[in-house]
Parts: sequence; C-alpha cells; structure tokens
Amino acid sequence: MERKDFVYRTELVKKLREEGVEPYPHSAKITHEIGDIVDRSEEFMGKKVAVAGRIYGLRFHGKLAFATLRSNGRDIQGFFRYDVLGEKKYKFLKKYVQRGDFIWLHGEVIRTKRGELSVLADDVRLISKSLYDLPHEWFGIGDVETRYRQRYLDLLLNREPFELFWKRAKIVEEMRRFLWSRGFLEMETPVLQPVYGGANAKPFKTHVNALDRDYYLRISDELYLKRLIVGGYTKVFEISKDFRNEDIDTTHNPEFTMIEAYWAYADYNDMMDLTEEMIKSIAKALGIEKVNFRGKEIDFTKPFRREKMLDLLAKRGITKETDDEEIKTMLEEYNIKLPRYERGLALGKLFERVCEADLHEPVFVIDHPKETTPLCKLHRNDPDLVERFELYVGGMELANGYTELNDPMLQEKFFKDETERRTLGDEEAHQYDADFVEALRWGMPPTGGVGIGVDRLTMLLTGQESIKEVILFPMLAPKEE
RNA sequence: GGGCCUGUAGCUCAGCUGGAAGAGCACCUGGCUUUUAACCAGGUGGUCCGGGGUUCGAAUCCCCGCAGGCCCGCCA
Repeated sequence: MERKDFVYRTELVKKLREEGVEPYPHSAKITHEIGDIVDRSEEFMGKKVAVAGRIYGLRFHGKLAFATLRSNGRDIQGFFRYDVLGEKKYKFLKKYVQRGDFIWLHGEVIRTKRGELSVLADDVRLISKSLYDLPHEWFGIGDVETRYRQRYLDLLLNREPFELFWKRAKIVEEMRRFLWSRGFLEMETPVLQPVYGGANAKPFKTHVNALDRDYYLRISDELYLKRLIVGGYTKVFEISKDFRNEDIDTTHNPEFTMIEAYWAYADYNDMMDLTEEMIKSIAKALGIEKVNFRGKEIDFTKPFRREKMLDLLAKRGITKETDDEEIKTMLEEYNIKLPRYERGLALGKLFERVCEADLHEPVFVIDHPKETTPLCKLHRNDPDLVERFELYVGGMELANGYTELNDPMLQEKFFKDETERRTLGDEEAHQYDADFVEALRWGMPPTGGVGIGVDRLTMLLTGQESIKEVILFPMLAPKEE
C-alpha cells in the first residue's frame, strides 16, 4: 500500500505536466542566497530579488499566503498577495504548491506588519516537487534509527545536527588551514594496500581482479606518508578515511576519519606542540573555549599537561618494583588476555584499563613501553621505552604520535617481533612490510609524526558523546524489506 | 558475546491489570488580505516491527526472530 501523501502528490505532478508545467525544471536562477539577504536586510529593503528554497511552512489566509522558505539553513518569508501576484499564479500556488516543495520567487524585499523580513512575490515557480509530506519541524525526527538511516531528514528537521555537521566541516577546514599555514603539503596515498600497517587493528580484505591479489583497506596511512618523507618532502599530511574491522560502539565506527601529519627534523616534543596548537586554533576559530563532555567540563584554552605513562601507573600502585607475578594477577583480574606475557605490553594494557577513563582534561601521556608499537623510535634516555605520546581528552584517546623510527635494522627486528606475536595468535599484530623497510634503508631523516581522530575531535569540540552523532552516515545493519 | 530498554497513523506519542485502535500536528475540503506550531468547521488515513503460541477474544500475555538505543565485555 502506497503512502497516501505519495499518491496524492504524484497525481499533482501528473496534472502539472498535463497543464504544461514542468515540476522539475533544469534551473532556477536566483539573484541572492537567502542568508545574504537576511544578513544584510536593510541594504536589500525595497529591492527586487529572486530567491529559492524549500517550503517549511505555508499558511493560506484567504487572499494572502505566507511561506517559510529555507535554503542552506537560513529562512526568509515568502509573502503572497492575490492582488500583487495575480489570480492565475495565486491559484497555482494554492492548488499545486505544498510544504516540502522547492519554489523560486521574485519580488520586493519588505517587512510585514509584524516586522517579518519577507519577499513580496510578484512571480513564483515550482522548481522541485517533493512527493512526501514534510514532517513538522516542531516535533522533529526523534527516532534515532530514522535519523541515521535517512540523515537528510534529520538535517532537514532537526536544527542541532544541521549545525553540528556545519561545525564538522569547519573543523576540517581549520585543520587544513592550520597545516597549510605551517607549510605542510596535503598528500593522497593508497586506500587499497597489499600490506596493511600503521596501527594494531583487524583489516577489511578485498580483491583486486586486475592483479588477482587480495588487498586490504587501509587501517592507517602512516607507512605511506613516511615513504614520502624518504622521498624528500619535509612536511606532509593527509586526511584519510581509515577502516578497521572491529566493533561498532559509541567511540568506534568501522570507517572513520584520521588526519596524519609527518614533519622531518622534528621529534615527538615538536609534534605535541603542533598538535596542541592545532587543536587550540581550531577551537578558537569555532569560538569554543569550554565544552561539557560526559558530565564534566573540558577547557581547551589551558595548557595540555604532559605525563609519563609510568608515572600515571605508579599513581595507581604499579611501579618498577611491582613484579611480573603481581602484574599477571592484575591482568587476570581485569580479564586482559595476551598471546604471550610481555611486561611492556601488559603495562600498556593495564594503563588503558586503569588510567584512561579518568583522563578528562587534555593530557599527553608520554614514553610508552617499547613493546606497545613497532614504529616508534626508542627513548633517548631509556631503552625500554619509546618516544611516543597519546593525547587523551574526555577519557578517549584522541591522538597518537611518535618520534618516528628511522633505523631500518631496528624496524626489521620490530616487524619480526610482530610476526612472532601474530603466529602466537595476535590478530592485530603488525604485518611485516618489507617494502617499507626497503624505503627506510634508503634513509629517512629524523621525523616526528602524529595521527588525530577527526571524528573524536569533533565529538569533543561539540560535546557529542556518540561517534554516530558526528558521522553523517554511520554504519548500521542494512535494513531488509 | 552478556544484560536492560524501545518498535502503534506521514511526524511526536498515548493506549499495555486481555474485551470495538486513539490524541496533537501533518494531509484533504470549505472559510478568512498580515500569518509565522496561523485560526475556525468538516473529513481521509493503521501489516499496532515480523512469525508462532495461549485464549471465546491479543497492540496488550508467552516464545522465536529482525532493527535500534544504553551499559558491560572485546577492540584503537
């Protein structure tokens, strides 16, 4: 059974065509965007304009009618008078034009008796017929599933997400502007990779018919951007969609956006400075100082603290003196399973479990045990650690950076260690990337790198606690009919 | 993977101690020359998520399934 509104409106389209009116014309030339007129209304007063937009409200009042027109999130009122518009067009409006339709109208910018900025129409055209009744904005769309599956309805009827995704676009724009201003070049590296790397994660597998080879969707673009540093660039970045074949929850989506930046001759301290300055400049550009997140305030104007991971663990009673047996007991208590006991890995896992959730105000956690990643340079003062940082905000990991490992022989060894972990059953261990080792053998300068989760940054800057709220089309199970 | 919750008109929701499917808005018809959630009068509209069961009778109770949300587990 077809929807009643669809049947009725489809019939109207048919009638329009019978009368020689095309309900979906090719263009509708406007003189101004609605927002421009609203922003500079006094300048436009008394002038003739042509505007277009979707009808959110249509109020017939005998021989008068008022329409709320919206375009790009901005509203202006269309004012139709029988005597100004003429009988034919007025009747057309009444018979064929409904809420949800797009119209074009021409007329003088005025204010009505109630002071509402309006265009007093002397001409009106239907420029796109909607075949469904637009739900009322007053009630909005509340059903979360509808909001995600039909995001356009969410954007059309709920103000908050419309503005939120505008902000997300601004965040990405500011990110680019910031890095461009620092001399970084925006690069594009492969999404389809024969060997995946740069993170601990399960990949999506695909097949390249032309080569008859299995490929992977990237889990990170790290190893390719570093090849570009080998290639001679000193500052590169990429905003990349990465793919990780893992669970979907409030902070994870299988497809997500990451920005990675690599900077030759710099180290992890420089990258922390860069990260902090970038986030603060984005927040400033958006006029954001403090955000309420998970019930607590985050102040983006204060300096980001830097804490050593081992110091944070020590505050929880896990120190150098804690012996391996005690740590193994703790792993069991927290139900953490490692393919094989390695102290450094265990400490990294315990940190996530014990400390992570409490890191609310921005803090760089630095100097991780060396077993936590194979891509990072050993610490200049302690061979058991690496020069790594993770930025935690709101209890989430927001960024991850290193003084990049550029010693090809050590890189080879670390990849071998990962291969061993893989054979022991660690599905997320890194793959051995011989081509990347080859690149390092040609020489990569000392380099600092960082990756920042764009979705999570958007969550933090907008106070949204679910990643689905900041991804336009979050992954959902396909609906079968 | 485990627990809790949700699914009723186009939208927002009520009905849930079993007994004739409802409201507001939207939509349609009529009225109205300053409305803006317009108003007034009348009207149309339902696979009560799907399947099975209990019962004289199920939107309501039971079982299975689907989809979504939250929490936990797992995981960047």
